[in-house]
Amino acid sequence: MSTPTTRPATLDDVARAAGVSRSTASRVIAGTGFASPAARDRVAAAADRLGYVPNQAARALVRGAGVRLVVAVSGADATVLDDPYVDRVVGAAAQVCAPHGVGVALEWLSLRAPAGLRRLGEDRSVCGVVLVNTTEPVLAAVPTGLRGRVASIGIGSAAVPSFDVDNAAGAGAVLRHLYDSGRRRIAMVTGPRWLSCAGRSVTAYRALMRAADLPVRLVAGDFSAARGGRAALEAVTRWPDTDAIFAASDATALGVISALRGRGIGVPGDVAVAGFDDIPYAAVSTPALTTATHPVRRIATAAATAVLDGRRVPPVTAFPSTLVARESA
Amino acid sequence: MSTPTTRPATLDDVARAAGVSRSTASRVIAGTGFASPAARDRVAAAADRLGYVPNQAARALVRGAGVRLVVAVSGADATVLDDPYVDRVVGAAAQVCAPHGVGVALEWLSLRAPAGLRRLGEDRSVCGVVLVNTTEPVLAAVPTGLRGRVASIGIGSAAVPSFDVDNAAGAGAVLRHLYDSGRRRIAMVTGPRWLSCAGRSVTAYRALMRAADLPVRLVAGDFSAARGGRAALEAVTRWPDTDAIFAASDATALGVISALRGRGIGVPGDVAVAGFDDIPYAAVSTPALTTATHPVRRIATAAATAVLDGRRVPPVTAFPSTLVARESA
DNA sequence: CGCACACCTGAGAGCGCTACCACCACAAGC
DNA sequence: GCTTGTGGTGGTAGCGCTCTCAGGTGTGCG
Repeated sequence: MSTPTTRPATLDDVARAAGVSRSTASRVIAGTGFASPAARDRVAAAADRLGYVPNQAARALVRGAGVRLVVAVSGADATVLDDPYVDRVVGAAAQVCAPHGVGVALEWLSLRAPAGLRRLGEDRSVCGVVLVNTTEPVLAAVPTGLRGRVASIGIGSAAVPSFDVDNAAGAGAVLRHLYDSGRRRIAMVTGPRWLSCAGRSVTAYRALMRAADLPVRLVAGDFSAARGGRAALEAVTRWPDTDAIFAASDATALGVISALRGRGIGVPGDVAVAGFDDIPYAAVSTPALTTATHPVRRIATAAATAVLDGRRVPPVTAFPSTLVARESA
Repeated sequence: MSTPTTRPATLDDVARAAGVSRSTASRVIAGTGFASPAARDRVAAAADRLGYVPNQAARALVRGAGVRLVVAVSGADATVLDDPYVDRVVGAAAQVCAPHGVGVALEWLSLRAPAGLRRLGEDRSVCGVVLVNTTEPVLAAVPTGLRGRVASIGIGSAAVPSFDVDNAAGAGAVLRHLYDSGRRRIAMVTGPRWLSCAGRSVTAYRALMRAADLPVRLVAGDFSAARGGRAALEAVTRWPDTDAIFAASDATALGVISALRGRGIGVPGDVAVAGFDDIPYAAVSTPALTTATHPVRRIATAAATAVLDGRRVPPVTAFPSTLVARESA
């Protein structure tokens, strides 16, 4: 028993079966140009009967379109690719791309980057690039060949539309909540220093603290739980009267809570803790985490859609972020 | 200022620049067949100088290879695609595929499935399929055209190699830990009933309970935190003397803890809770979650690699799972 | 009746690449 | 001398599709 494996039908097969030319079949399948209702029906029926599926590779080749959308993540080393945040971006992008016959690839972009980006620009099978964790040097290195086919999640530039949550609004909502519940010695565990978009919530924190004539207490984090825990201990050691900690991410906040607990500090009794992201586990942590929403999926979907469309789309740098008040603050 | 946008170099450009024929250039770039060292050098230099990147679409077309790996997730509806677990699989797959010039697409497979799978088999631009959350009916519907290009994360079949964590070992390790710490009324919150691979840990639970002459107390969950919480309350209501709950996933366990706390039940004081997965947040939950590891990334990497290789690879249905004893049990 | 102007169709070129085959030069063997 | 390699090379046929362009076949109008 060999494998006759009736090879998948091609457009020619469909055309032959429908009794029309390849051109007509193509027009019907692609939905471009004219075709009589009769021809349309016959082709559709034949395609259905033969289980015809267009070959995206061939289509892309002739249209010069590209079959891959690359999610390019900047970072010190390739381990950034294992991040749950990156996974979510890739998942959302893959979902957006699937109906277009486009696949998603995940690549690491060295922080200095230029070479990697240039290669992506030269690669005709790449239909677009979504930048994650971008920095200014990376943005500056975006080749002109990528114009209109690139979007950034985080900071952007004149040539690169960016999509991001309204960091200032989210941070503001959380900090106001902290203030309203009587907290006055509010420390912040930041995101990684080299990441500009993470700086936006820091800026908002600074501004609000100054406006309220409150002390600015910054400790450096990197969005991770482990680092967040260490940063929290650093904060309460340096400023023992700290009564609230605002973490730049929920993972950080969870690490903060865990570390404070280890030190015998009650949350929210002694120190209130709030995060930023509203990850699924925030609702079921102990205590349930107060945070601000960060619609990662929607942002990634918008970015991928923008890249796929190819048209110049307006960036959206302020996806709304709303306070989710729970127990931890 | 128009857009001269010197179009990306093609193999012809490289060949011309190197003073060889397209065939020779192709041989050097693809690394197949003969080529003199001199020619090799000249072509490599020219390719480098021109920033040449092979067009995967063209390559795939002529080789009949496919440019997309599809992660197909079964479930009641398309919302399963938003799951963090799926995101991790897609992220890992995208990382594996990137060097091969292959992109990852994410699709939902209705639980009855056949049509969707047949289409994937007919699609020449699909190089392979990774099944997630597979059920027997879906497995049975895998078309012969997909033979050797499909792998499953979870259950498998004669035609579909499967990759999964050693559910029995993980569950066993957790349950033994519970037993060793004196727990005897151990309830289990299961995964979704329709998912066979989730049944494996249930089977292990049943066997161990029977062997130790302990009562079997099962409540249905679906891996989610919310449902886990409800299931936990159901369990302690039906069996008030329950002193431990084994949840089929960490998300479930977190939901369980949260719900018990809401009911004033102490963890681990009154009821010990253990999960399965060892997600990043397990280490920083309160109390820190006792669980068994589930190397999702490694499993997904193996599955994607198997599909990409195309060769008949031995399935690995028992990725080791080890106990991570923390505070919750 | 003839001409314009729809609408529709098929032939054919070619996207960038690989793979097959024919070819060349040269060395070794009957 | 002729065959038989052997390592290197170029010509060229497509992979499956889209798209332009040159034709058709009708209808409406002067």
